[in-house]
Amino acid sequence: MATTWQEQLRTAGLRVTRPRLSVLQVLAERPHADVDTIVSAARALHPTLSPQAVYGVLQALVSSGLARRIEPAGAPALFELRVGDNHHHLVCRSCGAVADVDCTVGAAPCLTPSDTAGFVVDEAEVVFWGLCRECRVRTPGVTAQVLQHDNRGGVNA
Amino acid sequence: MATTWQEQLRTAGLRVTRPRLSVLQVLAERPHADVDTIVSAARALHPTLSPQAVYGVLQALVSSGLARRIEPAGAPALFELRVGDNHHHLVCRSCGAVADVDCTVGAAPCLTPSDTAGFVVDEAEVVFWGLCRECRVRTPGVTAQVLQHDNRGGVNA
DNA sequence: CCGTTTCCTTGAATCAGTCAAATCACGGCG
DNA sequence: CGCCGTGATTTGACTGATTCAAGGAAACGG
Repeated sequence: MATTWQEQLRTAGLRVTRPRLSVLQVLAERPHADVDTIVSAARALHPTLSPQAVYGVLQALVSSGLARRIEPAGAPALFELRVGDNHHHLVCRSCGAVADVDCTVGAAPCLTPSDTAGFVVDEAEVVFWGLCRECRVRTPGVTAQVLQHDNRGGVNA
Repeated sequence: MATTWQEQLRTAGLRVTRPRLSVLQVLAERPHADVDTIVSAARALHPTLSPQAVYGVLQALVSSGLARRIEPAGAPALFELRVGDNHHHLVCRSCGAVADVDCTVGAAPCLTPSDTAGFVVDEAEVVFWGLCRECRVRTPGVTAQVLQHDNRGGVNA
């Protein structure tokens, strides 16, 4: 990372504070962390940090483009520092683990819908649902069960 | 609709009750309704209907495959009766309006990620974010503002 | 080093959704 | 046609994630 967190914050017009640096550090170590995780981990760096402070910091980071908020259905929000590089996410239905997926295709046909119903689209968000390797190994029979509760059928496309 | 709601419920192994028929009716008239909307509208058909009953009904419908639950980030869950036909959604950042998008492409390259990080993927969910026609007309300057708060950049693909 | 502005803390409130116990009614059986 | 058992609904309380508001503290320009 050529630029430091300090520089990034200043460039974004934000003051450099201990809570913000702590949160940034945590997010750098753990991409896709939820608020709870961030609070716990950041307290190692700043023991008096309050959850509300973390919410405030995250909102500031997201608003200024330093962080991105993702909200998998049925789970608390997650935050990541990878921004502006067009990537999507794999989410495990069983444990909630999240992995990044680079979008290899420049102009994906499915992502520029023919009929936009009068909408002006500025972003296409893709979430891949499945089971991570650990969960598949741990509970081999889970697939059918899990699928039953969510949308059935194969991969939508 | 060749089959009646009664038949669909019985086929799914569910009892035919007034709350369920009311909710189905409402969903048929208003695709993409949230729980609040469903409760209000369904009370016209069944005045003593409780919110918890609606939650129960919706859970039963989703579990049995008669309805689908969608959860746009930052909004309460929405429900629809279109199931099993691989379609996605357009969501208005301003008013939350939702429209269906048929997925015209059979095998979309972006939807079978090359590197699945060990995940077994069973569904690809796509959400197109933008502004609906009404919101664009109503508040022509909103686009920039709105985008500032969410992920910036052009259409991810 | 001081003042202004922004940020963090503390405490309370909101909202969506869930849990649990008791009542009610669908629909099979006699 | 009416009874019974299972499953559904009602009522009420509760959790968990997130937000709001007021006062105090800290950043940073001068």
